[in-house]
Amino acid sequence: MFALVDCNNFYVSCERVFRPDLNDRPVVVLSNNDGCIIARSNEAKALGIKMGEPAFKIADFLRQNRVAVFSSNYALYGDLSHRVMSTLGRFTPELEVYSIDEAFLNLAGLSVRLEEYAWKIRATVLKNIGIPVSVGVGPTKVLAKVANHYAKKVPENQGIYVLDSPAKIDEALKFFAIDEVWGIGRQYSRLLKSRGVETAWDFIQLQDGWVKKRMTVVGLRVKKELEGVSCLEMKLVPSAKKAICTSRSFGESQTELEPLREAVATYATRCAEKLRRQHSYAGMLMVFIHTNGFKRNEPQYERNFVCKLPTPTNSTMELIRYALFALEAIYRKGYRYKKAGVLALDIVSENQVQGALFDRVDRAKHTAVMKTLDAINSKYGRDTLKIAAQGIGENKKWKLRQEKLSPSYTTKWDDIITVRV
DNA sequence: TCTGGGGTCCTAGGACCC
DNA sequence: TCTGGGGTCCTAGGACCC
Repeated sequence: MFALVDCNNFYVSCERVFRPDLNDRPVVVLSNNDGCIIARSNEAKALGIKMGEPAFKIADFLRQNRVAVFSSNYALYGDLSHRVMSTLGRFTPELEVYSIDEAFLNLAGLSVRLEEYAWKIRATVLKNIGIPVSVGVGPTKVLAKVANHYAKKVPENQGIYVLDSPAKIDEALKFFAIDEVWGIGRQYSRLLKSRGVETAWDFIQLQDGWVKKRMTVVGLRVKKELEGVSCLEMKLVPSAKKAICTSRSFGESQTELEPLREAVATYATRCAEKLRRQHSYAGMLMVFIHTNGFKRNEPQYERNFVCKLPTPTNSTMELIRYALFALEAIYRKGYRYKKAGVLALDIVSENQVQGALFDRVDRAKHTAVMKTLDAINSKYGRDTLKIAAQGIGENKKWKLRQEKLSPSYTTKWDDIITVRV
């Protein structure tokens, strides 16, 4: 049996941990740059606020309904996520951290009463971290997802649901909308509905051959999992990324090259940090810039440039040099740029790097400098030490807009709450 | 004024190898 | 009349997830 533990309205719940006064109020969290609604409390959902809605479009509505609004605070969410995962790890020998707010637990071999155990998991996470979770249990991962849905959406279940008998599974699938199934997205659900498939139960009545032909083996696996045949394995160790991307929309659109250089150098720096964290090198670098596609009346421009690197690297200095070269190759005057990004591609592990015959870079030196740089920044905070190309000084107009940012209660000394005695 | 960011997997088809 | 068999690698495009 597998359990899927999912944090309820995770980002909102994180904000509430240190703001219990918000517990019964509608709360939303915005995407980067304070753009769209990406998390909603139940009260906010009840008001009809939609996922992905641009915040500026409903600014008045939010104010009128006294909705508490927050910018994304990933330092906080990431840290609370780690704490949740480490608590969950105590309940299983096999934990798969599936996303920032979800994990699978393999319950095979545990001699426990499943429902009781699920209750215990939920209560412990709530007590240790203050985050409410839903626990779904089923014989396959996809069925655990289904169970989780019933745990969360049916109030009487109070956050727990166990699919432990064929009759219960059958019943659950008959009322389960096809587009809610894990692995069935917009396209497949449209295809299936055109064939009269409305529920998960309808879906498993189809022929395997048809499903495989139209939805590849991925779709067939989903079908088998719904039928109770487990084919998705637990992934215990996260594998190294094959592509790493750092991209941001700007707080304000930019026309000049200089601020774009600072932004791109900063994104290249983040990519290099991510590469070093997973002990790998990039063999290729891509830089892209584009204008604001929503502005129909403004001239549009969008381009990217790919550099093949002579030798794979994760040196910030080297990546910045290539990134700026790429930027200058695609930058054109006369446009209002809204977004830029840097992608590290062709990623190889550090023990399988192919050197270049005419390499003129002192790699040992770069490695040593990066090690020192990381050590200092890890101790004193990001960008304590940085490359000048990233730009100096605060109040950069290209930086993210984050007007409603909450304190980083758990990761920043200055933000730790004080308790009056 | 204002519209997010970061990933994975699978398949088909073309080019190439012996 | 008839023209082999078996394989790899790469890319673009399409689907999905949070």
